[in-house]
Amino acid sequence: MVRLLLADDQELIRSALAALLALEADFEVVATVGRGDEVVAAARSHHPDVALLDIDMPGIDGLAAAGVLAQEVPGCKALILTTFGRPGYLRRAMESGARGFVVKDAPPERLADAIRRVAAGERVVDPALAADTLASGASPLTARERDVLVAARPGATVAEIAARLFLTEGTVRNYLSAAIAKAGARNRAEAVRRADEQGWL
Amino acid sequence: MVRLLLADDQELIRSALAALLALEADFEVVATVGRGDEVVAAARSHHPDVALLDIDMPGIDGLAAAGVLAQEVPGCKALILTTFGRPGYLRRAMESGARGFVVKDAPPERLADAIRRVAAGERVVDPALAADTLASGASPLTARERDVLVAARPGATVAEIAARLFLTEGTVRNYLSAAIAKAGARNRAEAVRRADEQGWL
DNA sequence: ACGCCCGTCTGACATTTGTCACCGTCAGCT
DNA sequence: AGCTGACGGTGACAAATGTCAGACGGGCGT
Repeated sequence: MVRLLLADDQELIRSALAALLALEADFEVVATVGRGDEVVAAARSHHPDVALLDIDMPGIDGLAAAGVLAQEVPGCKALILTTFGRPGYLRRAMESGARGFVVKDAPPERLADAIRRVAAGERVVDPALAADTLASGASPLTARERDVLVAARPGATVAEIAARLFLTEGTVRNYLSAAIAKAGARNRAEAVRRADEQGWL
Repeated sequence: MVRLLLADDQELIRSALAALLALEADFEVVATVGRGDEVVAAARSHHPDVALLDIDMPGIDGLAAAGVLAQEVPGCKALILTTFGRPGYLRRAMESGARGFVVKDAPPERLADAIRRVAAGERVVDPALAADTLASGASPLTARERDVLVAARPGATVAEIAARLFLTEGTVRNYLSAAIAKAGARNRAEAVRRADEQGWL
């Protein structure tokens, strides 16, 4: 019997996944949470074998939760379950100690299979996504370039970014320029989009 | 017994929702599809009472599918089920003939309740979202302004937008300027984000 | 200890973008 | 007929954005 923890911010999806997984005779959902920062506490009290973590969650995201989980509750293996199969996400997931990575448009048997493998100690990733990730390499952005892109994301002006990061406008422009070049884009908006799609932010 | 059609592009979510709804004794899932342009055909062959439609789908989106469904298969009532409760989405949903609107972070009982009400001929919307929608009013953008914003979305330059829409650069700048003003933004990127959040695009 | 690369930071310069005033056409409304 | 508003366009100007050369300091190899 595999004991499961479900973490997803959308209550309907959480319940629906619980219903789906309950159809498998060897699965038991022992806890469900809607925030990343509730994962560890729930894992401590209910002793799940596998934690199914969505990435998009309030509090801390699923990738960060996987990292904390690996440190604090090593008996519980993290399996990332997400909408977007972005190379950077998979990379960060594996680096932070997750044991598997499944995208939400996979067929349900694949999820069940992944859970059983992870519970048995294996690591599980979509081969196609793994290939993409290896091919695309790690993020080429420096820490500062990443900061500036993140701050630019909502459509902020250079002055606003500079104020938020305590930098000169000239410096901000320079980082943006570097980030634009590295993303292969021709302006700020495209750079933000590209970096986001790669999971670099 | 309420006969249901499920349309969502993510297979795992589709299966999970089917499992969840199957728990209710008076529901029967008679068909599931992963593309908007398969909805009508499935509705014709399986005669569902209610069609649960996600908005984000390949082919045509759920809102357009609801419109076609209302025309072609009037016996099947459309219920929009989506991640984002954007005012413009709700407005378009109701205008295109959908009978209900539920967001994906609602509790599962609310979905079941909504389905039963829609099946019974009622209209169902989240009161808070309905208030937002009425307060925000319809989109202030003209058709052309909307086109230009959509073309600008991926981070295109003025020249690229002009080429795609067969317009002069000056004209594109004029429309962008007007759209920026109407969105209450201070640059293109922010205008795109704002308009997107409102469901104007 | 020495150069060397890399990341951080900055100001100067060219280009792009956003704003404004204005012209003409067309369709719908009164 | 006259008015209004959407559409397409031009030209000019100010402001924001993107590019470049370069300064400074920390780590790394030899």
